[in-house]
Amino acid sequence: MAKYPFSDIEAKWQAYWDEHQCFRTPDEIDTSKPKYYVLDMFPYPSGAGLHVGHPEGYTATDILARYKRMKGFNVLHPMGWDAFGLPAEQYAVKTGTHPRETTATNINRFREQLKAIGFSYDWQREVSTTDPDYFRWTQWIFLQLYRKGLAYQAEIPVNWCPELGTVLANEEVIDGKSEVGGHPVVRKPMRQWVLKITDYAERLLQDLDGLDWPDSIKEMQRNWIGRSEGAEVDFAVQGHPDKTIRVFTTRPDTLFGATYMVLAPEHPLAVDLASPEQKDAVLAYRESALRKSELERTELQKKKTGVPTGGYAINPVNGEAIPVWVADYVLWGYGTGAIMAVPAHDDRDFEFATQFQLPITTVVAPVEGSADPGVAFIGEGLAVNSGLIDGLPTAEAKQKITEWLASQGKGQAKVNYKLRDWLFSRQRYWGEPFPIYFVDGEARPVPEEQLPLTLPDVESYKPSGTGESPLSTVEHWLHITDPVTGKPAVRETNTMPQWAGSCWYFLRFIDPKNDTCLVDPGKEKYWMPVDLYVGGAEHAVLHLLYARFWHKVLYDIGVVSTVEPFQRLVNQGMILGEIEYTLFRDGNGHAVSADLVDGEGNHKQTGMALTAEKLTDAEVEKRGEGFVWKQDGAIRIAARAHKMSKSRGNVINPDVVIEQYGADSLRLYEMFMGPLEQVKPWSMRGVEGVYRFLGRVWRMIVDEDTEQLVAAVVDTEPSPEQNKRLHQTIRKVTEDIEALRFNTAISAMMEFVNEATRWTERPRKVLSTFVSLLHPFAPHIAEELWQRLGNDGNLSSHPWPDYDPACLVEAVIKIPVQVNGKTRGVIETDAEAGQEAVVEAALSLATVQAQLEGKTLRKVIFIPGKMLNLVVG
RNA sequence: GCCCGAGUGGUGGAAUGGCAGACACAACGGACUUAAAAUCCGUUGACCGCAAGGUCGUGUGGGUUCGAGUCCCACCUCGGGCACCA
Repeated sequence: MAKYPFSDIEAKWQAYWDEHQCFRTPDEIDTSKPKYYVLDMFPYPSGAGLHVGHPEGYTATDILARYKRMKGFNVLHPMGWDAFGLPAEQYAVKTGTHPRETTATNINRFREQLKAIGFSYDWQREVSTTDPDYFRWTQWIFLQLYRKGLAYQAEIPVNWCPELGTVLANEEVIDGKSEVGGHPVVRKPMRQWVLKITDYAERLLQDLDGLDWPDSIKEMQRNWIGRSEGAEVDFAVQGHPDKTIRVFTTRPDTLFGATYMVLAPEHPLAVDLASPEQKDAVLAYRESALRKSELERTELQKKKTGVPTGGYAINPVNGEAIPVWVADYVLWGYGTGAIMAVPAHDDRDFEFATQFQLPITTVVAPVEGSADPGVAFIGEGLAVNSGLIDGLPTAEAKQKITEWLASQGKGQAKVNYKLRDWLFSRQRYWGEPFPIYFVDGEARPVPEEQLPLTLPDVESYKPSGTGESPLSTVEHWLHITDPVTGKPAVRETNTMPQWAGSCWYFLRFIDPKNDTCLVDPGKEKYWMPVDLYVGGAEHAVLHLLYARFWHKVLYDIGVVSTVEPFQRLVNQGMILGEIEYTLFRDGNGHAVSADLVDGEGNHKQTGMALTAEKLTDAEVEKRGEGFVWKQDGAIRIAARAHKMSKSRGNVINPDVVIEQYGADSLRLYEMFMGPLEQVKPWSMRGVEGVYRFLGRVWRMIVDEDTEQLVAAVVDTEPSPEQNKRLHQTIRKVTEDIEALRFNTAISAMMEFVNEATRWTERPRKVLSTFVSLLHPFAPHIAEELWQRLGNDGNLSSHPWPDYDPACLVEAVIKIPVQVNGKTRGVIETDAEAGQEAVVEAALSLATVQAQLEGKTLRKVIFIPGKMLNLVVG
């Protein structure tokens, strides 16, 4: 028996699409047609190849791309590589292989794998961030940032990782260890390039409102930007008439409750202010605070530390002298690096004041009731003990005191952001070189016409050890002559972070071969913004924020026409491994119930390490909320799907799935698992389910013995029932694709097939239309069946079917009859029937009559065509 | 601690405030087969009942409504993000 021959079909159509360039988006197009730019977050081509998480988003976008093409849109659906980055460099350090070679190998593998899934990318637009023709423009954008004063150098303490020999961004440090490799990280001052993203904080915040993005992502970005309104207040310093301490506060209304002040350890006034007897203590404290690694800071969060400077500041509203402390709970990087402490109304100040026995003065009272004296009252209320603002509610009190401060020249309203400038350099080899050189220590831009500035080959990829990148050891590359002055010059040896190339790649896809500008303005105007951008939620903040920042800069200099790059964003949910049932055993082999096991796999009571044993679903049974072991019902079994990881051994390789079930099954299963945005566990049995469905589709049309069309395929006109089922399916699939509800679209097609396979006569027209609906999801089998059904041309360029509402109307419908809101029966009635007729029919039902026994009909709720509810009592 | 999101059969999930559990998996029964696989047909939320039918049922407790998985309030659990940002 010739079963649905997926591997032949898939190879055949992939070759066909390639040969005929079916998915090519030409440079010159009919721009009177609507456009659809559907984009995936391009991958980092790792050595491990594709995992099943990649094709999830890619299948979703491919369905949209194929659907929109059939709908008559010009579609831009490109793919490329975010190929700079640490893994290839670490591999180079280990093996001496040039990262360029590793990257090329990995890219080829990825491209092959993606092609094997049948994605309809326009491969002629492929770009790689590592290609000099690409990063030429990354460097060009950097020069524009530099010219606008948005790129500057600063000597700042950074996360220095001795093990990796490089500096890490905050987001690459997790619990004081490097995200990659888990090596310890310490703070070390270094000269860095920094991008002034903070200049764009307000616009990055404001423009979120107009975007069709998940609320959670917008909220995360808002929190990251962290706008807060308040006031800056200047405190005079006792005994130092030339100095003031400026603080930022969001609660200027609590100024009368400031009982001490705190400076960040880095604050220059900390030492200036220190009294002779405190100076040594302050210096020692600063030293230890600066040396603390991120890890220590995190660990020490539990207990606040600090020392008094011995100096005093004057509260501008009441002239009181209050002590000034140094403590590392105040951050140098936010606001002014100094605060006024109001322990009565701030949790952190309260904790500190309690610990060091500093006075606590209440200046805000709750509007109703009284505040708990054991904690800080941080809510809004009415000002008390507060002079000119006494009795005012918080909002008014803030305003009035701020105005008063301004009139006295002692403060003003101020907005602050949590967002920090973007540390933009890395001490690595495998990244874009900065188009910058130094003459007499002065930074100079490399002339634009000399771009790209390419990476030299190096002897060794090992970090130089000093913290500088391997580039600092390449003498012939490093030393140049300044073309302007003729003086000797040295190149910048830092390289750009991986984020750089991904900040603008969506623009290059529009015009990938242009060598006079990064994107042709006409093409940009037509294609931008990206209509749908799909990718993982792990990029919720950084990539999306950085890309938005660059885009706004490019907008400001007239390179792009939209203020935002990504109009609609969808995050696909992570795919977890198969659900695992785990039985725990102690050292003696005795089973331990899962509720006695902690997160690390140790016994909660004895702390003993336990061994985990995987069980099959036949060995467990559901009891109450969880699962128990069939052999011993007292033993609870942990039932959970885990994140796929090499160490856990639960990684699913898409190649294996394609080999066993075919690319169409892989695509279909990825979409059938559940809603796109949701986290969901993989199940090989689920793959088999959709594979069987495709087999049924095949056998609905093709005879497995003869390889010819089955006899039931006829050229008769479809019956009204057949038309109804078909047009219901068209409507459902169309609406579901538009709404990205691919799982229910597939269900609808399954329902169609379940019914159609029972038809002894299957009109060719109906089957052809069905196959065109299936096409975006399972393109190979669809193209093959389309052809076998005798249709001309490739299905990819065939128009999407419209449904005919006339086929959907029903003469007789079923209406549920409820009594007091509970369904007691169903009546069949004319679709147009009025209330009277329906009630009459309902009352004739025996089940309804039984419910009405001895009761009075009080009310009738009738929704025409929907339902009937009889209210009785 | 704070901010999001989610809790529905044995499992993944479906339901514009209107018949809860579509579709699929698993399980069970049957057909085909020497047998198995594949395929096809059927049953499948729990409980009571020979049946007709009934009772209960969407994390928990309240509320709004003729009617709540869906809306409101409080709580519990899980997942994600942030975390001394003044």
